[in-house]
Parts: sequence; C-alpha cells; structure tokens
Amino acid sequence: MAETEIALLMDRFMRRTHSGIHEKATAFDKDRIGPGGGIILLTIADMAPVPIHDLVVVLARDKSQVTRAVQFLEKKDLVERETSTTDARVKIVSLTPKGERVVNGLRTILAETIGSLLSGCTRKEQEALRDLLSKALGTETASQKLR
Amino acid sequence: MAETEIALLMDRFMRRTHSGIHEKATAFDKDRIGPGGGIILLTIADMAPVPIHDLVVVLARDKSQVTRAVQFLEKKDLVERETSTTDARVKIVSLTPKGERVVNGLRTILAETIGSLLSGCTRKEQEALRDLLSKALGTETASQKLR
DNA sequence: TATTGTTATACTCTATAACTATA
DNA sequence: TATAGTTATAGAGTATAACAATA
Repeated sequence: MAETEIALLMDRFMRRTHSGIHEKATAFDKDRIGPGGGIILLTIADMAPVPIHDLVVVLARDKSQVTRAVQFLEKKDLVERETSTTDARVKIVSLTPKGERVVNGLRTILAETIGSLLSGCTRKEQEALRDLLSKALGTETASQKLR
Repeated sequence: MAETEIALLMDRFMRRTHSGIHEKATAFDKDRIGPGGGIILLTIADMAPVPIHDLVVVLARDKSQVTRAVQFLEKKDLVERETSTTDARVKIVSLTPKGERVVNGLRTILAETIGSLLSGCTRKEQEALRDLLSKALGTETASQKLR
C-alpha cells in the first residue's frame, strides 16, 4: 500500500526536520518557541493579517490550541492581535517587527535543514515535491476574507 | 523559499491525516494506540523482526520513547520482545497475531484517509510523491543486521 | 441559533539525564 | 570504553468540553 508508505515516510521526514532544527536552534531560539510555535509563527507570516479561525483551518489544529499559541507568541512580542472592525468576534493576528526577524531566522534554519535532507534530490524534484503537496492540500490559502 | 513551504505543507498534510484517522478510529482503536503508537506499530510491521535500536534510528525518536512505546504495545499484546541470541543487549521486536490484525486495520484506515487527501492527484503523481520522499530519506531500511 | 474565540483539564508525545547490562 | 536498553521526570503538543461574546 503506497498510502501507508507515504504516511510513514512523511512522518520520518518531519521528525528529521525537527531534530535538525532542534540542534541548530539551541543558540537561536532564545524565546523557546519550539517546533509547534515555529510552525504557527511561519504560517502567520505567510497569511498575515489573518483571523485566528483561518489559522485553525489551515493548521488543522484545535482552536483552543491556536488561541494559546497566539497568546504565547504575543507574550514574547512576536505577534499582535487586534479586533476586526467589521466583526467584533474576529481577532486579526499579524507579526511584530521582532516577529519578522525571528521568522527570517527560522526560515534560514529550515532552509538549511530541509536543504540537506533534500540534498540527494535535484532542484526540479524539490519543486515537484512542493507542487504535489500543494496540489494534494488544494492550495487552500483561504485567508483574506474577513478583516 | 521552497524549503519553508515544503515544511509547512508537510506539517499540514500530516495533521490532516491524523485528524482523518482520529475520526474514523474512535470505533476501531479499542486499545487507544494513538497516532504515535500507530506509526511505531506500522514501522515494526515493516521491519520486523527488528532491534529497538534500528527503530530508534528510522523513527528519529528518542530511544526512551521507543522503549516505552514498545512496552505499551507489548502490554496490549500487539508486539513481543525477545533477547537476541548473538548479543544479549539487543531486544528483537516482532508482531503478535493480534498485532497483525490491528496493523491491517490501521493500513486500511490510512489508505482511505490519505487516498482522499490525494484524490486530486493521479496514481502516477502519488507514486512520484512516495518516490521523492523515499529518495530524500535515502531508503534507509537499515534493519536485518543483528538478530 | 451559529460562529469566533477563550478557559480548564486531561492526556499524549517529546527531550534530557542518570542508570543497568552487556560487549 | 562504548553500545543497547531502561527508568524517571519535566516540558511541549493535542483533544474535549464548557463557556462568553457577537452575529
């Protein structure tokens, strides 16, 4: 079954990514963001300004978890929240300048780590991998709705 | 940066896989194996009979974690451990008949879940995805060494 | 009534270090 | 001394349900 293989391979890929980052991040990650916080921060960077609900959908994590992750990042002065002007229920999240700097650092470390994991693949293969994943997930950048 | 994208996409893919399985598994997963236990069990199924150390390398998890996961699965009568005849330090893990049945169930659910995630991709694209991941990880099925 | 977000809680997963035993 | 595995513990990630505020 190719499906089972894909799941196991992808799990290993992600575990290796986490391990690789973990080694490099001890000096860098002064704020102790961790892998989960890092992924959420990078997603916010991609989608900002973004309602929490959109993050919940894209990240496929529970809303309570996203709420607390955002609060955690807010305490570290990496993101900021403001209430939407058109819907008072909605909170819009965006990066602070400090958050932008941390995101740049994260992206560099991620590029190094994944780059070395993918060093056996050609540039075209790497792009094919990204495109296949993107296609499978339906390119659901469903943000930019409520502000 | 394509690398960052790949990491985020892969994380989303795995999260959706976990969610999908979680919904279907409430009736099935009587032993409450959970996603982590499921991945370890499937890996054991692929590599058995396998020393714990090889599982640690392939799974890229800490050895203490693998030890306890195996103990947990052993309590549920899904795997069994025996000491290697050539090296008394080494414990060899293999599936019980009950473990085989659970693995079959897991594989079916995984195939359904990932199959629907990949429903937008052709069969060839799915195979390409698997091959790319496999190539990136170096096809490191480094088992079959100690027995 | 449905949706957005929060809080509280329990549970699972992960990292670290100290340890035993075999080699 | 180095390796395979275990134990203990603290921390990070996750699921669930109950809740407030707004639509």
